[in-house]
Amino acid sequence: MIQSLNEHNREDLQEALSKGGQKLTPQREVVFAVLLAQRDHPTVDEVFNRARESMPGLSLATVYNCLETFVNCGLIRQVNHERESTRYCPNLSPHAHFRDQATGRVHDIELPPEVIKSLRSILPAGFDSEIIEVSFLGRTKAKDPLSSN
Amino acid sequence: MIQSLNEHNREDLQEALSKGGQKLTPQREVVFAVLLAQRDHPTVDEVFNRARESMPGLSLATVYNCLETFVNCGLIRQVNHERESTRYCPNLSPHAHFRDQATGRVHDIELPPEVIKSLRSILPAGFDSEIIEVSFLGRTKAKDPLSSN
DNA sequence: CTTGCGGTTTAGACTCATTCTAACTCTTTA
DNA sequence: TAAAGAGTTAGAATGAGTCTAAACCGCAAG
Repeated sequence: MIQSLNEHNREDLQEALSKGGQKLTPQREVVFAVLLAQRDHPTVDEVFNRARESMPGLSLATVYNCLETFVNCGLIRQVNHERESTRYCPNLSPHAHFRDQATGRVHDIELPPEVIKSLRSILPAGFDSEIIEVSFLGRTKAKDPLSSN
Repeated sequence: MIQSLNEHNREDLQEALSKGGQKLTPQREVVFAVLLAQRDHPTVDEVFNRARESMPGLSLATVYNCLETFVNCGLIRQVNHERESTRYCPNLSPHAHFRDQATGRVHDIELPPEVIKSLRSILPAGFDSEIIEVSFLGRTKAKDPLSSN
């Protein structure tokens, strides 16, 4: 239930943070560990509650700060759906999101390069975009709700 | 600056509303006219301010109500970017949105059927989606910021 | 040591888009 | 004319997120 970072992940975190001029702190470690442990696109509140299991004094403001820092360092991505609470995911490979209307759960859908290319191709001349967001809204018939990726 | 619906648009509105079991009211007419007059993806507040020019007593709550009604009747679409205020657009053809990072302006980008098909094709078996949202974040070099479509 | 400094964390106040509530109005039906 | 029902209204309430100011911490200079 409560977990800490393994050596490998701690080093990744350490490196990404220092590239962004930020330090590795106990709070950041715990928050990052929470994100890696359960990749179900948690909200800030969910991260906060999970993280407090291993660090009871942690404050909500710090969770907001940590997550913002991670986003700035390119460690995680924000996921928004309409105006619901922002969710976070540590999956950095190019992917779309599928939101299950029945459960609210978010699944990652791999975005192959050729699909990205075809999306880029619809932009008129003079439009330059680095960030493309694709999200599906629908239902899933999957029997086992295993991974939330 | 202030405008009302022409016969054709009033009929469209009338019909869509009654299909959804809703009535045509003066407030709804004004709000809809505002959306058609300037297709720049206004926020609720912007719609509110524009609409009050022709109907000073109009309340913000009513603007929220009208826009929700229009969305439910399929007359307009909501456009969200991260957690910024919701914007609205009366363009119902399949299109993506391009948000200019410099100006915050939102442009519609036509989504050809084959691109939609290629997007649909990346969904694993068991995933069914009717609604696909595509948004680009970037910059535009356009000299004349004419239409905001 | 111990002092000072910059970055980090903290609690709580604050903001602001949106939603809710309850009263009021208007139109239609009885 | 009354009753019912939809729509509108102002203002209160909500809630995610941001801001602020104080406390904290690790570390380098004295």
